[in-house]
Amino acid sequence: MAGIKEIAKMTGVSLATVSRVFNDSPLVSPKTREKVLKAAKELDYRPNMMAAALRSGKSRIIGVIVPEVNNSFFSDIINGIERVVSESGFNIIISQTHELQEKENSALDSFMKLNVDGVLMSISKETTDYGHIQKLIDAKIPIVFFDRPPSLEAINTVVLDNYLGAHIATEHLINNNCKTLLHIAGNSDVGIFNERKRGFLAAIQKHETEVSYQITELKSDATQDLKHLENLFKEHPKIDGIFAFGDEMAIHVLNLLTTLQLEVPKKMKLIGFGNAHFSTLTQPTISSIDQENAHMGELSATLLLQNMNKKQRPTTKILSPKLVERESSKID
Amino acid sequence: MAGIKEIAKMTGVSLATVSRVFNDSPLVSPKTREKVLKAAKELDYRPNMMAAALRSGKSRIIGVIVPEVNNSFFSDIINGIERVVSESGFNIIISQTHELQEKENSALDSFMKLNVDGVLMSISKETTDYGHIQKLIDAKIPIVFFDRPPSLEAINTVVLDNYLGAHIATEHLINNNCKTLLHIAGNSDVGIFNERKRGFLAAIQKHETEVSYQITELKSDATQDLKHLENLFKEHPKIDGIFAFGDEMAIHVLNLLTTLQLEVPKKMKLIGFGNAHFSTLTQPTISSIDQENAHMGELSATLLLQNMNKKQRPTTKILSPKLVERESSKID
DNA sequence: TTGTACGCGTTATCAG
DNA sequence: CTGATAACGCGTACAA
Repeated sequence: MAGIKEIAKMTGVSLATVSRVFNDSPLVSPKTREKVLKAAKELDYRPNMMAAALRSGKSRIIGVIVPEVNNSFFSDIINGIERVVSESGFNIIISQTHELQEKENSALDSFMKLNVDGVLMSISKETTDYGHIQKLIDAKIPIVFFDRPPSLEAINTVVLDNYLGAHIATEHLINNNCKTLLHIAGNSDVGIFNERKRGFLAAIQKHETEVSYQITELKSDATQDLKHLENLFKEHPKIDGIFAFGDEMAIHVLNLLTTLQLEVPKKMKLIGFGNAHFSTLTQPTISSIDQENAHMGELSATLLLQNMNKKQRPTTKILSPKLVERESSKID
Repeated sequence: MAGIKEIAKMTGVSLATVSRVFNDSPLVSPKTREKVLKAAKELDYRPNMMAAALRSGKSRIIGVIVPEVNNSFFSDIINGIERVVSESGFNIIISQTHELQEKENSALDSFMKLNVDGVLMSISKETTDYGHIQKLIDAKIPIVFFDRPPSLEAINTVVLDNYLGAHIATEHLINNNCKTLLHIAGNSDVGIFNERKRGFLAAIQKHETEVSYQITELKSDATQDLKHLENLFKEHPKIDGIFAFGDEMAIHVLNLLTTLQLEVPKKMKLIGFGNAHFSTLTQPTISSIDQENAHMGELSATLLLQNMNKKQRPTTKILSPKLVERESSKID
């Protein structure tokens, strides 16, 4: 392993020229360039990014902040991000917040110390204070938010149209002859879950003459939630269509329905949200709303790279979810 | 945001003294230290890790290489790693190989350019050439391999005892009255799958008077594989216990069995490997072998940190898998 | 206990 | 097109 100094010595050219070669400067003759590159191979040259970063102010590192890596939604996104940025020669450094504001603060702090060139982040559920984000913005570090943007002005965001997704899911149930709908809603403190609820309500309203509905928002205690749902199904036997705010919840509901002998999709139709892998592993398979996870990652990364090259005006990209019909919502 | 220079100016002490404060040098009087720390707060001091890294040769970055982030096994491990290293003030940079040797090479190359202080990796299925790893070793960068170590001498590894896990799973089936066992084996090019097969065979041998068995190794084409299994079940109706090499395969088998009206666990008992989250979401829930994913990550990270502090002699840690009994293998 | 001065490996500026 | 040299921000002998 060698640095540019050794190469300069070996080839007899100056440090500056060697540096120019590796920075694709046009100010170097083809034959010197070749000579340098050859020496680089022989000496197994590896640029020291730390030194380059120090001098240039550019680390070629992009910071990524997600709530959890262990969540197929976010890891799909990471895949998308990686695909794009690695093509441009950047490294990504990933931090998890575990939905904690404190972790989010310290992650951003680390990023600044590391001189990251840009940040991609999805804020945690708990985050209410945006001081740490403001610091980043003040430091002129480009940021793109995905999936869960903060409520700030003039920021770059890539989000899914959750409202539309819920609308599609709900209409799908209605189109498939459901008359009494239930929406199992997620924690309403989370923006995207609220959007889904709004989308559900809008679809209901559009078809208000045809259907009736009900909404239940669950707490975090799973076993109690399921008990609650069981009672709800018993009290309201007319319910024949369920839109769950997420796929994992949909699976739990499916299991509950099976236990209660409420056959899916014969007696009860069910649709989730997120198009998680395991939605294809159940029996019946569960219909869902696909959110093109990897695409969201790619788009965010592309937007960030653009901003890193040249300050753009804040952009918001809204992805359109798509219906994925499976067995759980089939008309028989 | 400020550097040590500004702090020196504000407090009237020298750069060296300020530097000493942040490096916890004992050679600073308490009151100077206090003065410096106070100024640091006021000026919102952020050390420039690039500069520190350049100067000290330590980046405080640890490189992590996994085949896929989008795999709950590896993301659990990442969680474990993060927990440990972040406590020691390190950042992790994650690269995925997507099971490609080429990606693995370039990831390690990036790590060297970035001057990572250590590497944690699980080699990809495709990797056969260890030149890139040797380079790392030559550069004296500490490495710990987890889950899938390369066949090299004198390396640090943290692995699961796959042999034992398979043995436990198989004996569990036998103890629960299975007489004719089937092992659905994974690609035998992958070391851990081979270990599982060996464990299965060993358990069979131990009980050879009581049981008969069969092994089928699947190809990569899922639909064809399932067809093959279906035929197998029809030809061998006596099979009453299945040990699948992984949980996802176990789910597919479960679905197939349900379709074939082979009731689980009444007519057929089933156990997987890996204790994936979705094993708890099926009906019936699927028994499995837990491999303490996060713990493996923690252990690997701890071992790496030890090696970074002081060269140790190569260590191999072997984790013991544990049986997780669920409905799919219950005796009725 | 504190300060001075040099160097880490690279890039940028200027002069040639 | 090429070379000499300063500078990036910090750590650390060495001197005081």
